[in-house]
Amino acid sequence: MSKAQHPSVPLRQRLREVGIQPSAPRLAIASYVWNTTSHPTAEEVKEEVEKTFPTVSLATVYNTLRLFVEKGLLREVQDYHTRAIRYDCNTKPHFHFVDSETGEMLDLDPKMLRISPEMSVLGKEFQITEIEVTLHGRRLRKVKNGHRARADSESNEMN
Amino acid sequence: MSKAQHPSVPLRQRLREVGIQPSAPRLAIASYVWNTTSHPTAEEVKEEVEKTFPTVSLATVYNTLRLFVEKGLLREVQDYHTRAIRYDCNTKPHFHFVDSETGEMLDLDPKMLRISPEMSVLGKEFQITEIEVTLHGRRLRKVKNGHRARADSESNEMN
DNA sequence: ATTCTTGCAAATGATTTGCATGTAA
DNA sequence: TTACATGCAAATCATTTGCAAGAAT
Repeated sequence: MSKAQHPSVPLRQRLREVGIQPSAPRLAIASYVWNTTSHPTAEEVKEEVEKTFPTVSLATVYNTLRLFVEKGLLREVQDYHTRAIRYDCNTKPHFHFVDSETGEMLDLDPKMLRISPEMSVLGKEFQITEIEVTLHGRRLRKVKNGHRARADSESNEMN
Repeated sequence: MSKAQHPSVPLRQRLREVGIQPSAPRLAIASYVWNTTSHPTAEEVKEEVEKTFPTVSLATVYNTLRLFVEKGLLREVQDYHTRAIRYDCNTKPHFHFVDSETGEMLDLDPKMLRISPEMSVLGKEFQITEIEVTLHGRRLRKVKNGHRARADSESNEMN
């Protein structure tokens, strides 16, 4: 499982840069969110942060995540199945793939999809500020020849 | 935008075809939903249906709409801003445009967007069953007052 | 008579808010 | 000391469910 992108760039500084006081609970939340590719829900963030910070409240987690979103550090994504908000630390343009079986959400490299709005038509009628794309389906698990297939989807290959 | 596909095919029959008893409240709901392009929420459906059917309850509206979705007559779309479910009578493949100012959701002809998954890569890893695309932005050329299409074209018999 | 349908109210699940208290600048 | 941060409980919002009563078959 790939770890922190910037162990060198302190979270403290990233928060300060956008005017957020780097309190201990906030750092704990930030640290988890920026080190996972799993698009966690607030509930999931709480469960994880609780391990090192047992007193953290769900309200604080929600409020903190919302604050991060407002400051542009995080993005919200709707979980279509549970109707919950998921938080995405990847703020670069990208698309999503949702596994219909597990509900898992993966990032897709934008190069995997070529989207060309027919600007001759669309551009006259609409000014587009964001393109949101989610593919749904099943992840095919390749079985290397001769190896027993473990269905344990533990590896996030993206990032 | 295109209206109900089959003004000639009575709603009664469409419901019966999928095994739904065409009761009066259900016909009223169906009649509204299939004659608007506004992607209404359950609350909006209720407000409209109430006009001709004052006793209808919100629960029945929700349950009926869910039933229609289960039978494949309707599609659910998430309203990103209000977090509510919107109902889309257009079951053919298409994309959506959401006006950031008004929150209005419009159907986009699939021809307005060219999407080409890089199947050489994607197809090995993912089996895609659905492509969900929503563009966000502003509508430049406003058409007439596009609040709600008249839902009264219920020439389809009721009662 | 048995099986659906409906409306109401209560339950649920996700998220937000009010408030009293604690902490930091 | 004045402003923020936190936890708790209560409030909200959208949606679902339990149930009793009525209608359809």
